[in-house]
Amino acid sequence: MLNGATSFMKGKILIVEDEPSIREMLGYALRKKGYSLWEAADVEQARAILDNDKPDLMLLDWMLPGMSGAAYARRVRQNPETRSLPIIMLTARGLDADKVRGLDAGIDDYITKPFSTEELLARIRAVLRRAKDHEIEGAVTVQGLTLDPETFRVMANGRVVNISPTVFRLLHFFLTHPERVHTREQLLDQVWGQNVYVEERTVDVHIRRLRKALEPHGCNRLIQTVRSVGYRFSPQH
Amino acid sequence: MLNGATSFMKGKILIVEDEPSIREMLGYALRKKGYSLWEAADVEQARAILDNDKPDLMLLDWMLPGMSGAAYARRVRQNPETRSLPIIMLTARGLDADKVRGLDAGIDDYITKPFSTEELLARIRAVLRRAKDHEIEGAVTVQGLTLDPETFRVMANGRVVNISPTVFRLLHFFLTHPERVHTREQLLDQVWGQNVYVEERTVDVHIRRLRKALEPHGCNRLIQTVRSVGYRFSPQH
DNA sequence: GGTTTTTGTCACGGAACTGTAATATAGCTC
DNA sequence: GAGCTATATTACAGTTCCGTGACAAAAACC
Repeated sequence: MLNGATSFMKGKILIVEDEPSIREMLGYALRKKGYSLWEAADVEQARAILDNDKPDLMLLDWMLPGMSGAAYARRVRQNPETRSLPIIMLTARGLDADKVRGLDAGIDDYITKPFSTEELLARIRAVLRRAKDHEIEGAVTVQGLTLDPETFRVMANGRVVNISPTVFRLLHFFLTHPERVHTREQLLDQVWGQNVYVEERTVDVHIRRLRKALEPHGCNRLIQTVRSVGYRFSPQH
Repeated sequence: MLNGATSFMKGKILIVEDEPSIREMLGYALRKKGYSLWEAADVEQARAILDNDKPDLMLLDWMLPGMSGAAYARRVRQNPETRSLPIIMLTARGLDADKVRGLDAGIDDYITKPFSTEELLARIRAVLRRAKDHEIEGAVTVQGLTLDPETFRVMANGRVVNISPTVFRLLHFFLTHPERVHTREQLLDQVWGQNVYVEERTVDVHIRRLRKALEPHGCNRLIQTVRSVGYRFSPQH
């Protein structure tokens, strides 16, 4: 269904590029612009990420060790799960004939290296804007607790709950992944983002902040501690 | 004002393309889908048509004899009469540097030749849908705050509120899209226009101006800040 | 042509948020 | 209950984010 993006972030972008320096450069520029990033050095890693996550856009290098980017694009298109994931291909110069085949594989746009950051950003905006028209994202409600990504509001039994951005994302993740224990590491990956280095104990503190915010409304026991494992969100006891 | 479409037709599309075969092909496909068409082979003809008619969308070839499509797009944007006419640019491959300038000219979308009819239709639908949001309609009233696009006036509890054009458009957008959070980027897109390069923080300043204008009438808390995301217009809280 | 209004940008200060460390409490094993 | 481990809670400093006033350029007005 590919609706990873919530309205509180510009979007999740997956970069598949074997050259670390390019990954790093793009990562820096895009993060600065408010996108959250996933990085993969090859098709294997990209696949692993796509199994667990649904980015809003994939930047795919044409040349990759192992399976080529074009071939992978085709494969992504064939999988119903990822069929509608927009793809921007990063190509080198002088690939005109092959380029066409790449485009036929269903990619949404391509950009030729070397490119300016501005140009890439412009295309990312264009592609995301087009993709956005298909996306619908509704509010989630569990046990009188409602979180609406569109209005960026949390309501408990009709009353507004005020929480900070990070706590909001945390609660959103819990609401959309209930009844399952998440380790601190998993929460950091999912809520904070990949390659963001934060102490695991920090999760505890944000859990605390979330509970505190929910406490006045009697919803705080929805967040449960699973000792020596992590945390779980569960409506029942 | 550009609202030529009547309810029994999908919309009027102006094609500006010097190659007759492409014009013909597009004309056939689009007419079949229920659009009505105007065709122009160059900028001269396009201008003549725009003088007498207001299409809902323009398909503009990048390469045209005489004035280029990109230059013409800019001109169309400058003219108040045609400022809000949506433009989809038809580009050829390998126009990397220039493409960006085309995007900057304020076009709504672009498509690279050769393209499938399906793809073009999808983008036409998307652009028309977005354009519809901008269409000026009757007066809007929320919580004693009335905005009338016809007279370009804002009233709060019966008293006139004086605001500048940009602030007016901002308030109009808020009134017609309440509750939902809008990022600064989205506001720039919707209120200032697409691909208009203005600092995001400029939105803050105009929010400030709007609030200041509403303050004497007690309506300023309708504009809410959502930290690290953007702004929201909401009657409650 | 001069005046007024509008508009985009900047800079400063304050408020809110965040990560970490320090300390307190709870849970488990023996 | 002692001792150990894991989590809860608090405090705080660094950072990010936003509100605000000022200002110059541009546009609109007369």
